[in-house]
Amino acid sequence: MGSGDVKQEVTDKYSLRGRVFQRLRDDILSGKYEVGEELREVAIGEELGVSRTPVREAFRQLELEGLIQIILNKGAYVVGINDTDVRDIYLIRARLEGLAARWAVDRITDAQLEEMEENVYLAKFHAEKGHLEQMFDLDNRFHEILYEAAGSKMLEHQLKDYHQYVLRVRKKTLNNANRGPASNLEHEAIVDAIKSRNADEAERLAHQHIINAYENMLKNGLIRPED
Amino acid sequence: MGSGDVKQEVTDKYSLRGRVFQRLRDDILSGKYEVGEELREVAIGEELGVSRTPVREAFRQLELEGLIQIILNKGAYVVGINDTDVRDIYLIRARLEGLAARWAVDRITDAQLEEMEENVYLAKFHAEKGHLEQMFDLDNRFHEILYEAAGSKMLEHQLKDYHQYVLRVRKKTLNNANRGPASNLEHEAIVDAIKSRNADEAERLAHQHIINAYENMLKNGLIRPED
DNA sequence: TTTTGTATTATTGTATGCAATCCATGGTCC
DNA sequence: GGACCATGGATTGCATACAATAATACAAAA
Repeated sequence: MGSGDVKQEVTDKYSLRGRVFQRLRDDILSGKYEVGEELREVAIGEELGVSRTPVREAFRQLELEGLIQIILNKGAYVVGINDTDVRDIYLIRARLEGLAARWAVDRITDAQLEEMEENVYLAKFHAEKGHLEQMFDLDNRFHEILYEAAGSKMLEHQLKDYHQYVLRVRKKTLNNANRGPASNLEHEAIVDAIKSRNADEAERLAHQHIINAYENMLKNGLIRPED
Repeated sequence: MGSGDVKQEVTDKYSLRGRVFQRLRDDILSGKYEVGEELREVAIGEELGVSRTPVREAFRQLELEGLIQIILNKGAYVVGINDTDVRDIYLIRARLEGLAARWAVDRITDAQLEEMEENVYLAKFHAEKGHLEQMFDLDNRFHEILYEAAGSKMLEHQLKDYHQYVLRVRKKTLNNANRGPASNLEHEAIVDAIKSRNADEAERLAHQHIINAYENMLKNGLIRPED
């Protein structure tokens, strides 16, 4: 939020609470827990070898993220994320990602632009070699740079959240089909649009890029169409 | 998130933690604490008459909302919300609000549509009478209905958050100037577009509605232009 | 059989205690 | 005088203890 502030992940990895939070988040997103399942503080604590305190604090955060619902004096229940949510996220992300690209046109730093170009170059290389893990990481990073380049803590925060949400689904996307190379080309076009300061084009391309990713998932049956 | 789930405020008002959370959130948004100020668990606890535990849990939530930054073993620092953030929120909200209106066209229930029409009618009444408080509440409710009518927990959650953020700024907006009646007219147009199932128009109007609200704030000097 | 009241248990909400960490102060050595 | 290190106090991170609430089981009454 505050615009010119420190770069620091909101949830640190080195506190017990941070570890519990990330672990539970992963477990919920990966489907380890059934939707509607009740999470008990002691049980989770024992499983992770910590007391109730960090578990409770993690619960409060997960609640705020919408991953669990806490009912006073009753319990914490997994809300999860279904295909409808995934679709919604992609459609929301598409618009916000477009906005990010638009803002990046004016605000991107030279260093960020350079990293983007390197990213595209490397991604092309790894795509040829078939290095899926690297492609996945580079894709993640590409979008992160874009979010940062948009120069808005609010937007960055938001987009990173959504990005996280669909991480698991996305992993499948890149592995399956040959979305990788197509995605790379789109990245390249986005960078070009930003570099040539064409805001409309940047927004349009970034928007379409997310839509394409989603439709690719549909096409490969990774997600049910919905509606 | 899970799409068909219970209507329940994420943060309950009746636990100590809930009260601490809302209180701190209000205090931060209203500017009681300086940006960068350190919040100490014991001090806050004493002020509100509670122990560190609920304060800590509230801190974790505020951190996730981006209102404070917690540095491990060090402290919690107010991040706050500045004019840039407000602008960003309005621009983000404008796009998402448009999306909400678009989705509402297909998904709004008869009851919701009816409540919207009543809302517009009542708002017109109170505008004539100059009842600012009621207008403020009705305006809040109008947007809430729209978010609910969009039929997407993800989007609703998001928009309600942003709505909260700018609440204080918004209060000034309605009081000042004669934005009230203009806003009412725009609401009415949005309802009409939704009722006549014109998605493009609904999105355009809802988008513009937020932009107008923001520009009105600028015009009245409630916010500095920025950039 | 169903329902209702009650006692018991499980679980959460909050407070407190203890260990680890950080920060400021002051002292020592160069 | 300035850089380095030790020490004490303050503050957080986590664990545990206690209180309040809700769920369950079971018995008694209709």
